[in-house]
Amino acid sequence: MMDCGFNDYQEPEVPRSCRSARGRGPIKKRWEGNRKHSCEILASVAGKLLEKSDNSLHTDASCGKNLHDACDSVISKQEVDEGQFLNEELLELGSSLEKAFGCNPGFQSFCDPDKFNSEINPMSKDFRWSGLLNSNKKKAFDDSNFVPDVIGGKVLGVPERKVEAEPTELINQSVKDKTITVTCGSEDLMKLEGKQPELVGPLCNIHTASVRVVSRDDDESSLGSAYPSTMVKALGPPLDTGNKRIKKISDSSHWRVAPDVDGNYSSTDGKVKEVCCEERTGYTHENTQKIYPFKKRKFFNQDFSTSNRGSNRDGAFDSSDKRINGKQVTAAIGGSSSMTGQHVSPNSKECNVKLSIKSFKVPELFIDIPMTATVGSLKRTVMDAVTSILGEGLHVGILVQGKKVKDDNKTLVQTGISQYNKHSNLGFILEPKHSQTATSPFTKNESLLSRIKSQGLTRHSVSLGGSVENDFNATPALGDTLSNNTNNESKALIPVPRISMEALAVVPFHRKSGHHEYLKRRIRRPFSVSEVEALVRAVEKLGTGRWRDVKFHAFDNAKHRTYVDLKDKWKTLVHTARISPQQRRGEPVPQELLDRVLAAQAYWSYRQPKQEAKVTV
DNA sequence: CTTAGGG
DNA sequence: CCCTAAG
Repeated sequence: MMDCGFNDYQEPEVPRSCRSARGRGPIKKRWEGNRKHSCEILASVAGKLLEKSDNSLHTDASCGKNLHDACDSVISKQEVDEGQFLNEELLELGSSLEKAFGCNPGFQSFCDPDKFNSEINPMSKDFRWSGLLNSNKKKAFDDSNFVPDVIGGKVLGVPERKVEAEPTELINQSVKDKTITVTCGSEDLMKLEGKQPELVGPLCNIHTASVRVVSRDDDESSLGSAYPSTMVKALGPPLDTGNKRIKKISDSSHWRVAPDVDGNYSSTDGKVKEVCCEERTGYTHENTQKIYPFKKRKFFNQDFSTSNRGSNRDGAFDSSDKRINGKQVTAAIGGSSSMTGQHVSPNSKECNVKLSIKSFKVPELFIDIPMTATVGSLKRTVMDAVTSILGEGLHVGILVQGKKVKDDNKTLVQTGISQYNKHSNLGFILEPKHSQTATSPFTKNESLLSRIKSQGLTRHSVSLGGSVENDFNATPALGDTLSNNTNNESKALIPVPRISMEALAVVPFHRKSGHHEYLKRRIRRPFSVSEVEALVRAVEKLGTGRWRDVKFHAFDNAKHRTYVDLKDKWKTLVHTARISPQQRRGEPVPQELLDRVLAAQAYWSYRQPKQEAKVTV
């Protein structure tokens, strides 16, 4: 037939050194060990040929079909007769190849353990292609689990698969969920394939279980629809996906960005399975999408409980954590928003904070789509994904230095948003409405900025006179910040379009320094003297073991002061009171207060802080 | 969820 | 402030 790449192929001489190995146990064993992979190789090569026949050679359809069937047969055989020789099937495949391409690639070698070892088994010392293995890869391979993650011919990296004696040099493979990508690491093999790297893509598709799915709602022209999904297994069980990758979405009704709140991977799994493996009985995805690379960021689950924040973080970073909250992640927007200008005057309610939200970022949106899908379908897929998640309605979350601002009543000044500094990390995130514990009134159509704007920027420090116990929300720190930056006031607020799909620029989510930007601690808010006073007073009254009560009594309106904070503050106060004034830092606390602290501390440590004793100093 | 303490 | 073991 036509040039299929095999015409140039010369069956190499079997090195004598290998022949001499005939009969040796180890080799046989090795062959067995690599048999499966040999099939993968074979299937891969055949797949490439197949692809080529379809795209380049326009081979007679029946030939392609036969070839495919042969491949399938091999694969099937492999599955059922684990450990058995596949001579028959392999030979048949070779025969089919010959029929299809007019040349026999010499797959017979696969059928002979010795031959295999000497000629094909990449692990063989005299593997004929061994010279092509670069040392790095070899080493990596020797390390047992180097599996380049390849997408579209581009190595994405990450060793993850642990397969014994797997000649990954020959074929780099990676399985993403059901999507398996294959490419060649060997020049020879490439040569074998006619040096058409592009072949890799379609080939992958052959091994992609999700093919069928794609063809369902995707372009019919997609190569995916051309092949059944029966070769999935050819490349072994799906790999755990331990790295960032595009996850399957092919069917909008099945796509998901991440597991459910309760992390129900299994359900996802089930669905995928259902979709992907309809034609394949007995094929299970044990490891399918068990592990997602992305970690749950703390802020994702942190602010959804309105009151408690100190301790709800169980399992936050367990990679196997199943509670990754996809719904929340969904529309999270990185707050790279830059402040184009700010001008806030402590005493003026006219002063506004000017913000420019350059773009919303959607971090960790996982999409899994066959390589053969069209760009258009990818776009649609992403759109569907985002739409379905955000369609319910959105909330806007505000992150200041990585911390979500819970208190909607807090002013920008109080929150720190008004303070300009290049390192200020103000971010806005969009989150699905339904996933919120709903404290925020933001709605989809509400302009974020207008909201901000409408809120007085300077709710004044409440005079702490007698009502100390009440508003500690009002915090100091007005003075140091807001004074300059007046050059931009002419610049109107950049109108933020309705939070909508259009507003979502799907761009890579940059975590500033490495990762976990959102793990950052809360904004530091030094206790003011007034607060200290209130705290002291409350402790004097209630004792040192009832921080919750203290909170209610004296800081009920200071949402950002938790009882843990108060307890901590008391701790530091006691410490502060005990050290020399020279060693103290921060806003000086009146010695009088410190004395009271010590007194109260002494008192309550002596007397069990349970009773309601009214101890006034 | 609260406390109590170490970090 | 954070993190957690305990209760």
